[in-house]
Amino acid sequence: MGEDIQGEKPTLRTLSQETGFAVATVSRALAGDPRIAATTRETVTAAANRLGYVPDRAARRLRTGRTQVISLLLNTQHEFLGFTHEFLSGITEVLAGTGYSVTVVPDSPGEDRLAPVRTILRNNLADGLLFTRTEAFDPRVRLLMEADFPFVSHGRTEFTTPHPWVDYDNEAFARQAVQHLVAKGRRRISLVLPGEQFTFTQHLRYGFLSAVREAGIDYEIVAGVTLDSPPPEIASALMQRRAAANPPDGYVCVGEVTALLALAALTDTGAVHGVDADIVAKRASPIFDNILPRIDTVFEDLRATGRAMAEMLLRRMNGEPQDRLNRLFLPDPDV
Amino acid sequence: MGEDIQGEKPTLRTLSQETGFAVATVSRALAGDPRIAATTRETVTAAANRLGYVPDRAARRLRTGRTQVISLLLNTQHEFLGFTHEFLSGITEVLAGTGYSVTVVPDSPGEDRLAPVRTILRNNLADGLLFTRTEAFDPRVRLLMEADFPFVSHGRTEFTTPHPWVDYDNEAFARQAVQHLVAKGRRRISLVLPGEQFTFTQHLRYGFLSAVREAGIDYEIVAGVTLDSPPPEIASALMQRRAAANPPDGYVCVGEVTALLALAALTDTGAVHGVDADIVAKRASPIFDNILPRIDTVFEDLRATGRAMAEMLLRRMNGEPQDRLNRLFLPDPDV
DNA sequence: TTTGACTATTGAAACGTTTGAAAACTTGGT
DNA sequence: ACCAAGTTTTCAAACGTTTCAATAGTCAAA
Repeated sequence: MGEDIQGEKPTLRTLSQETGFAVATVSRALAGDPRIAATTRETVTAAANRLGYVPDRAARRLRTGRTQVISLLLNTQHEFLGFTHEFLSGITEVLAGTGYSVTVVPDSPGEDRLAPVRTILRNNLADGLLFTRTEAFDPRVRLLMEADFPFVSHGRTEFTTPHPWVDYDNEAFARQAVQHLVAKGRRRISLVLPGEQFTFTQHLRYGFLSAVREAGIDYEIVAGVTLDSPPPEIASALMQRRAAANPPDGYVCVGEVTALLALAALTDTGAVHGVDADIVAKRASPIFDNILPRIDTVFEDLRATGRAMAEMLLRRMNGEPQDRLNRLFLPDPDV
Repeated sequence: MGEDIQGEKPTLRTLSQETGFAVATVSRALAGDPRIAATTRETVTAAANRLGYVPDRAARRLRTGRTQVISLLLNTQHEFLGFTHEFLSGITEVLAGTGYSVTVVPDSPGEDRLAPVRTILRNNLADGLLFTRTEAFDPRVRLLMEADFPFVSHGRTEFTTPHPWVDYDNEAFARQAVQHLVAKGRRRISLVLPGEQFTFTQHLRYGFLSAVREAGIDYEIVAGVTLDSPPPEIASALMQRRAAANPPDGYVCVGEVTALLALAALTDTGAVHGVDADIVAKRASPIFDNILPRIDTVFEDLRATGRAMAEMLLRRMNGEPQDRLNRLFLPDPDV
């Protein structure tokens, strides 16, 4: 029967010879073209399964122009601990079995963030794009919308035209964190923000400020450093504030690193966590679960975020209307 | 001149028309074929630059069978904090500009670790493969060697046939960590090992055991849990040992998570780090630098590891002899 | 039977490269 | 002026798909 020739990888021609139908017919049968007779389709798919036929990506890509690739712009500098791992796991989890493969492209915020996007568009390297660390007027979003290229951003923008995004409600997180500290009797709360350019920085600030004002307590947004600053700099900024006359008695931390730094700052100045001050932190890695039992943490599930973004991108590529494609993850309220 | 037609992406045919040479000549000129006259090559490359020609990956792939893709098998379960991020950053850093793109394929140690490799081989999805968490007799290594498919493993195997690998000297790390604790006067040292199947587990054990025996001190390898166990289980195993009559006074930790767990165990049992016990830990993330000033850490540079593996894979794909392609990273001795 | 309207199948071209083999030019020695 | 040997260029096929346009087959109505 010739069905066991091992070395040769089966192509449409193989199936054509095997079944007696023309290559075109075989192709249409496998594609589910309604013009093909049901019996033919069965014969062909049976042969395809028997021989283990799998379409050649290069040939299909050349012919159709579709790459079957989804690109992820990966920040190569600072990360929230576990972010990349969880996020990527979520994405690959969804994309496994869809025929899409995930390629990773470095994205260094210092440099031109548009360059990788331009390359992808110009050289047709992917069918869709995912990225993080979205800015309020992110030039990548603008470019991609102009090109009508499918993408999902992690984080919102302030453009008026809608586009697909997935985000975490950082405003609610900041507000709840403050309220939690206030409930513990804290009266002066400290916050280290990410860089000004990111949209979620504004959300954090707004949630934080409105909650402290509402509670009528003091606050300080640590000056001169951002979450992306080198840890030693953040540490010394925190220490400096602790040495002052009126050190904070509450800390809202957006990542585990800052939480650990704040904890260290407390310890190193003789303050005791839980007594002299409290910390509320957001954590991206589920691993931290039982490590800092003394710190209240809110878990941002980045694996679920990755899954949501990948699913949304698939929907966008299937032509769903853009304005319905977005999702806001709410913070787990059991702080 | 026709050189400014924007919408049309330039192909070899465009260049052919532009320069007056045949498509074949243009192709050869760009490939640096010595048969082509120097003047012709100049004309062609000039035109290519002017028009911003970039070869179509799909067409090249279809014709040559080479994919220009390197696949990374990504463990989707537990990670050493920052591992994935640093490792991937190193890989993409090296591969940027080489024309290779990096695709990420999920690899779940629970499941069949061969399945993704088989798919890649059978469907010709990549030209080379990188993976981590190598086992002593890793079936993936065996399969890839049989298929003569280029790969670099993170971690060694115990096969006799040589193959390219990059590894960290975990034996030396364990030994040095013990010696460091001994120098501090510690007499009973505890260790949590990774799963038995991984090669580096044996290296850690050997380094640890030989050092404690040489120093003539007590030791305990925590039973019932591995580094991949859920943190709460590790925590309770550590606590159990602290409650015993003769708790350890030194801890060798292979990751930050265990270090934090050990620290928590100390604190929670009223022991003081630096007084009642000391901890030496390996850390993968540079972020931890200034966070645990009280714990001695050894930095394993996974970005450099990723770079080394990518470079080695490129060399392997260029046909360098396999037996020279390996690299052992030594622990920074300044603990 | 012929016509028309379907349904099912097929031939052939095209996507953009690379490459073996042939063709067209240059030389320089006679 | 001619031929052989070398240098440079070109032709044409192939990689495996998809899809347009055309052909063959079927069946009911005229």
